[in-house]
Amino acid sequence: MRVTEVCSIAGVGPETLRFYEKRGLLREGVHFTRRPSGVRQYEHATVERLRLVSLAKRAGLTLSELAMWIDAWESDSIPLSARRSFFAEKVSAIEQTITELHEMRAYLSEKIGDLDRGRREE
Amino acid sequence: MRVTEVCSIAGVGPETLRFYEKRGLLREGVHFTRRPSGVRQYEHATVERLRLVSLAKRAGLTLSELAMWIDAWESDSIPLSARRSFFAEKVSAIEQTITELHEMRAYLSEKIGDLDRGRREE
DNA sequence: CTAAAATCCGTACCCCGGTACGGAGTCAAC
DNA sequence: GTTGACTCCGTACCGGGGTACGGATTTTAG
Repeated sequence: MRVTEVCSIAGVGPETLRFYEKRGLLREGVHFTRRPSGVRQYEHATVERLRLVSLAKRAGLTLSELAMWIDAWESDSIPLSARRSFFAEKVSAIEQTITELHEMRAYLSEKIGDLDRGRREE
Repeated sequence: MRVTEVCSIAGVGPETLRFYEKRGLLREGVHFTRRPSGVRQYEHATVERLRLVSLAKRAGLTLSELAMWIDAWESDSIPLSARRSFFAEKVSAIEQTITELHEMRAYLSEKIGDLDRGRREE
């Protein structure tokens, strides 16, 4: 796939793809190859990876974390147990965030209730 | 309360307090006053506000959103219905984020399951 | 009264996640 | 084979959220 094609499907700009390369999220030879001219050719699977990046970002992971994640995912030198604990750690971080969001929602709901009852505080 | 005191309780640096002033989260005459020398004196309630800021940040609100929020909260010129819809909007944004986090967690859990079953993909 | 700690302010710097610019080279279609 | 779109690359810039520096006052403790 060409750049434009990937961009239109993944909903990102061409600059962003190059930016992700710099950050280690997309790697030459793995997620894309080059024509002799230097033009990038993306693997189909790369689109899926970009979707995951997008999801993970919304879930609050940074690009650096994602880069580490990808390393954990692809490297054979990282032992299974380390990968497991990496994922487990992320899951519990996400659960922590979910808890905080519930707290925030409760706080806001309470404030809305206050408004409804015509109470004015502070 | 003095700066250091607020900082140690709220767990932020003095620079951050001044930064929040610039962003409109802390306002002179509302959340702190000045001694004739210019030194700030914080209200006790300000600590609670900082706690809320911290919570809201973790919940994904930006400082600009928080500044608007505070305006909505304190200004009498904003009609009740507008405040209600502002809060309701935030609540639904938070719920959206929670949904995405659940998705992310499911994805990660699935990957952990794959590891456990010794499957190697990609 | 003096010394040490706290505070003031402006300015500069940092990381993050991109976006924009702009000239040169490449590609696809006619 | 020419034209118009696409892509290359480096560099600069943007907004968000702070942090650090550093000289001048102020405040507090002894």
